[in-house]
Amino acid sequence: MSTLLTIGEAAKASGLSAKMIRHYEQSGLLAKSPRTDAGYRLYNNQQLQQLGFIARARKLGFSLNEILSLLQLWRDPARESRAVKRLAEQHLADINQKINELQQMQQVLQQLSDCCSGDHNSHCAILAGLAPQSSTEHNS
Amino acid sequence: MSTLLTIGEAAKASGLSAKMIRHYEQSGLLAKSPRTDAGYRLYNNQQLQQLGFIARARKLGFSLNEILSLLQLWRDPARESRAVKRLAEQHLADINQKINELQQMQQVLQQLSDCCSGDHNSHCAILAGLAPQSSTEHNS
DNA sequence: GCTTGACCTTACCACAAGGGCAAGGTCTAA
DNA sequence: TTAGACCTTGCCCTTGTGGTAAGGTCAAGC
Repeated sequence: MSTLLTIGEAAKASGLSAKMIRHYEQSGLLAKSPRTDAGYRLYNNQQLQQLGFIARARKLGFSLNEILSLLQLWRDPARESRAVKRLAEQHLADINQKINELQQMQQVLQQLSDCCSGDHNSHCAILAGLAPQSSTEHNS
Repeated sequence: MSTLLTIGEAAKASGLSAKMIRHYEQSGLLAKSPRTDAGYRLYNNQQLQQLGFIARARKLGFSLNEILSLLQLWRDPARESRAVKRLAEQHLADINQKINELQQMQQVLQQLSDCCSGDHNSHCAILAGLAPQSSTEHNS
């Protein structure tokens, strides 16, 4: 029933790298794989699903720590969706904060860039904006 | 004329930490400070300006490498504002890309979160969205 | 003069989330 | 049998900081 894949095949199937899969195993996200006699890791369908879960959660920006919690909730039949939602909303808040910070940077930087002639002249509004009290050239 | 500050005072004045200042010096962003006989670093007005420059550039998200380039341009009287603008626009593009990625995450995650009841029930739209082909409970 | 506390010094370890490389074992196909 | 593709572990690299240890220094108070 459940086909067994080596780590490279599992990586291709999940969109992760073999290195990442080993890293997740070592970090405790994944249970240790069964091995062949030669020591090769083998992955069955269930573990592939977990890899897919991790890959999708990473794409949503969850940290490995958060994913550990998500996986534990996922595996727990007695979970309450409240706990999952709390995690997701915390992460959403983090994302929104980062977006805001980036937008602040973007706004200031765009403004400076717009004021910079961008030619052969040495005067530059961007440098002037980074330098305090117009001490770009001479500080006596 | 130029007051000399110890690293702790320079840190307070610039909003950086003493640790960061040493790190910037070691990374080649800042010239090595003059020292007292006891080996304490001393900062004059000009160096304080450079610290301020770095602090502002960090707030705009420039990497230390980019700041190195910006500082070199700043110090170079023969610079062309074109070069500065190129750097800034590249950084702006990076910022905009990050914003887009975060907004993608935000959108998907918000959607999942909206569909999650967030109560005592174990069914959770977020987990269902992370798990593939609805194999949350049973995989036969 | 001595102690105390706040400061400074260097040097090393840690984080996240991997990438890269080396040295070696294994498997498959020709 | 051998080549090539795969696997194994282990260690160092990244970025930008924080922490901590072990020690030197300085100013103030007693």
